[in-house]
Amino acid sequence: MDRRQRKTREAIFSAFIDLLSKKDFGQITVGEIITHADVGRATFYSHFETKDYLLKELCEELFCHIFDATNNEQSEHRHLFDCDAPNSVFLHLFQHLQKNDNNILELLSCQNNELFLLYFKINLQRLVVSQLPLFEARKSEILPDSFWVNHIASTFIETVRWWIDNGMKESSETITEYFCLAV
Amino acid sequence: MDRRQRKTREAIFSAFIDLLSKKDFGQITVGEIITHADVGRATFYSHFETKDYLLKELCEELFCHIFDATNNEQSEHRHLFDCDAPNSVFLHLFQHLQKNDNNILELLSCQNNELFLLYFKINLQRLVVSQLPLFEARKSEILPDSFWVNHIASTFIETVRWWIDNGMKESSETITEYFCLAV
DNA sequence: TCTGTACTGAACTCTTTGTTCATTATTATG
DNA sequence: CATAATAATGAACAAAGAGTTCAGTACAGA
Repeated sequence: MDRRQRKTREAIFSAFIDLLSKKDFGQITVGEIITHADVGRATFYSHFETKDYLLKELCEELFCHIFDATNNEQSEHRHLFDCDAPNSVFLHLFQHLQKNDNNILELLSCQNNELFLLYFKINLQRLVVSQLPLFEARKSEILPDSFWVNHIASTFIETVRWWIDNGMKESSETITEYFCLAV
Repeated sequence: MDRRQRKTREAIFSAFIDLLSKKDFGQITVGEIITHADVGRATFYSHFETKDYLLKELCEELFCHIFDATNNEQSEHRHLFDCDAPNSVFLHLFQHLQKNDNNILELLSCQNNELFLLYFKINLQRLVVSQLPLFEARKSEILPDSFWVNHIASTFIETVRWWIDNGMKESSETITEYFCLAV
């Protein structure tokens, strides 16, 4: 990829994330993005079809990052999905979020970001599905798989959102405990 | 309230709900609404400040309806929040939703309706809070109240969304069972 | 150095939003 | 029933944003 392309792309992403931390996705205009990124209007549209695609691609970059990390860690251990285990993959995810790489927290807490949450959920569900047998057997027997997977992923997301809304005062260990108890 | 006002208001609501069942909130324009409702542009704006306020007021009407009903039923019984009780208030809510009064299901399942889900959650949380002591003691002791309330309300919403997405094949009793087991 | 390609910026069309206002129709009320 | 108040109309308007076009410029990579 041309260095120019990489630079423009990064400038746009950076400006976009910056704006997302200040206002809702729906209120951000292409005009604002290109002003902040200091690129021409035509340049923006040569990189991204619409504002939605920009969000989509940003999501993909971020999730690729965060979920690849957990996948790599996962291969080193067993039973990472056992909530009670101190090395639970969920603990790793919470820890990763706490570091707030790439301002992912802003994206999770702001309004009008359904698309982002959807991507988050899809990635989470993939993770959950791959390890479903390790979850509590009693519930797994009665609840349909898709319900169960959706519930676990949703609870994770809601836990993170609660954590953020309450100022992230709890340690990642405590949050993992809450999550495991709730689910 | 003037009969003319009531009529236009209803025409706009009706057209809006109709459009919501066909496309996302964000993609609906004021122009479409007034065409469907067959009212003048100026009339729309004399009733609703913006499209968002229209959604807000629609939400309030719908929730006032659905939650008032459960509140009235509630006063006739005790321990309605006991998930295992056959007359659980949640069962009543699921039954009410199954009837799909006012096309509330479309609103719950469509994209870009965060505002609607927010209202739903706020109303649910109020309901949950008022009966919190009736929930499982073990979890209530460890989890902070706000986390616990948020979790129950979120799980309810996610259960409904899963139900809708899967064609609502399950009976309201079965869904109540799933919900109670999950939470 | 040279070729291809990315960026520029300005102008342009189109869509949508939200406002204004004089005119018309309908209502509630005395 | 008559009337004063008020709601609806529709057409025109300004402003803002989306997305496109294109000739000209700058830069990367070979």
